[in-house]
Amino acid sequence: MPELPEVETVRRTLMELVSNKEIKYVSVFWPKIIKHPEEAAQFQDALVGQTILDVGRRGKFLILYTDDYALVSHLRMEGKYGVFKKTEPVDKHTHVIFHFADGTELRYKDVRKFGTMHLYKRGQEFNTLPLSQLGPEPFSTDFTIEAFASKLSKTKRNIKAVLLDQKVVVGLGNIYVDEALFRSGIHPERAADDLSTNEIVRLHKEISNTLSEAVQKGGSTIRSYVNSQGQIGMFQLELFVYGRKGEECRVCGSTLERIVSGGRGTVFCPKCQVK
DNA sequence: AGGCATCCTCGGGCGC
DNA sequence: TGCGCCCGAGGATGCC
Repeated sequence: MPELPEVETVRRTLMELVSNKEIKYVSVFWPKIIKHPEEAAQFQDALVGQTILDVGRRGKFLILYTDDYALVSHLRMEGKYGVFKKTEPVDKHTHVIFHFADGTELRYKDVRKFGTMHLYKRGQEFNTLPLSQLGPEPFSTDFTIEAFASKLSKTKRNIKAVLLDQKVVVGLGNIYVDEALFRSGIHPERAADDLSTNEIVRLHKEISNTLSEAVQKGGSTIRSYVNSQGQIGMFQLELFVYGRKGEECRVCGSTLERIVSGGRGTVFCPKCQVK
């Protein structure tokens, strides 16, 4: 599932494929993907004649900038972008197609249909959901230990649930929360307001480290993730705990355990991450 | 404030 | 062994 490293990899690969392409028209086969404007027809009409100028990212959201609009796109679990010649057969899970003037097209595929698209006038995209409530980017100077510690001190929720909350810090999902907690030696069910200063400092560092190493490896391919050029990631080979229930801890050899925490499947080492 | 249902499909696991 | 059914997987949002 695409988290920050996968979305950043998609952003980079997509940028090369679509920048300066002019949209001739847009096809929408599953209108529920389009969350704003309310009617898919308005979404389609607005984009006619627009040229894609840039591809940005905020947390796990991609932002395709055109002359006048910002298209905010979330891939959720299985959303994928790819550029094809219009003569190539269309996969049955293709829900939106951006047809370009040069005869190529950007296709959005999503087996689960969980992904979302919001179209706003440029400059308005950060004033409203889904971007308006997001916390700091983990690689930005806004993500300070002080601000992070302050947020953790205000809740008794377990740390796993807090790290999944995009208001605290953006970009972490189920894979990288489990990895950052393992690397920090923190049990996922610890209460956020119970962490020591040392633990908070370590966790803050491991969040950045884990995400930046994963970006360098092109993300993690667990089930189906590929970037916009169809390439898989390599960080799945570096994972310590995610998806490794019942296997040996790569540090101490203990058997990794799985629990449900924060409503999510959670794998941890009972020896390296004491409660 | 926080926990839970909702969206959606497929693949894996189970039973016969 | 093979088939068919059921359920779990999960990010963000909105509801209670």
